[in-house]
Amino acid sequence: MTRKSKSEIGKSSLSKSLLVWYDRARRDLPWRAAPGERPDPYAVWLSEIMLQQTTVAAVKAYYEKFLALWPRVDDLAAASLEQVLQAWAGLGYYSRARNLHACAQRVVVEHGGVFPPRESELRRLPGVGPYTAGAIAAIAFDQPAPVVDGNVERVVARLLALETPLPAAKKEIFAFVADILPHDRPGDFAQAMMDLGATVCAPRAPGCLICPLARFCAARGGDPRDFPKKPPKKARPFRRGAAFVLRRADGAVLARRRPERGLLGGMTEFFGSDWREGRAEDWPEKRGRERAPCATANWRLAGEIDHVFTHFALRLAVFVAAAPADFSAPEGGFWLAADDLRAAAFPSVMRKVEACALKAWDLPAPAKPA
DNA sequence: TACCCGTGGGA
DNA sequence: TTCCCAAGGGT
Repeated sequence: MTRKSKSEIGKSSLSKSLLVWYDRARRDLPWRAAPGERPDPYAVWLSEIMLQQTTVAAVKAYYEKFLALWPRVDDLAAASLEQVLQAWAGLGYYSRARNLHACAQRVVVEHGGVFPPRESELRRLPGVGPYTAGAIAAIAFDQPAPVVDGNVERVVARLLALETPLPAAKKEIFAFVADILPHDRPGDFAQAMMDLGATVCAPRAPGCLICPLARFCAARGGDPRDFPKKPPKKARPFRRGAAFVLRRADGAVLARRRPERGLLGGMTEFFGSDWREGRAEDWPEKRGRERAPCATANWRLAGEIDHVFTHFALRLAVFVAAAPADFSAPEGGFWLAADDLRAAAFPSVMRKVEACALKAWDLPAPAKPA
């Protein structure tokens, strides 16, 4: 029998304590297989993409919708990008949807519709970075891959009382996880670390009294909330703009599609001015009516909407008008029929514009999309 | 490395 | 109200 060093015993004990806790306290999630069962790699991949920088609560409904619309990766690959963007609308970070679609097609064409089990191959797929590749390899294929997300970063930073701030500390965190990884249950270990971070080792209110790793934790001597160390955040700039909702007598509204790349890439929007930096008090009248898609319409101000993006805040003046009878959609524009409004690929900011316009016309707000 | 890229909920 | 941030990836 080989002799183990003290630190090896400690690490083994840590992993065991974590898995014992997980077997008792694991979260029941729609994409999670029953204990002892291997989940569908497609389902794991789909959930992991959706969960990137997104809360479990926000993902659940979208996950169920996607799985109902496209039960297998072949189905998703056969769908149009437009359909996928429509289904993704409201979830944010739309490059994920474009990469999701491209990835499904790659899996079908280059891998025969079967997800590759190796982390190195998963990593080459669009939208699959270091975290997601490890997560799929570990959870769907039980490969001993280190899985480091925001939860794990926080848990490990506290366990080690890491003074190195993120993101510089990532290498050290990754090495630690790789070191304590139990090779018999790598999938459960990855999910256990994330569950612990989400439910016990929480950012603001860590539950140290019920934590299965408390006796291993270096941050317990002080305030665990001091970890991980993070760089100061930058101020969020403010931008101003105008949006124009032109409505035909039959209820159709004028819309256009945003460029494939960049902010809200590929999504549907109303016509509008550019969004320029300015003060909240500045009235965008000069960039308002004169930028309208139809000069002869009788535009009136319906109100303003506020929206916050990752790196700037936006206030849009919403102008509405009835389309003149002789007006046809300008280059790049199209009429969105009233019956198609609910399923359109409007991002949340455009849903706010729509709601503002409907209210101005005294029309009922649309029901929540299915 | 630093920046871009959404959204909604909780404290 | 304001701030924080949640299973990150691409460039």
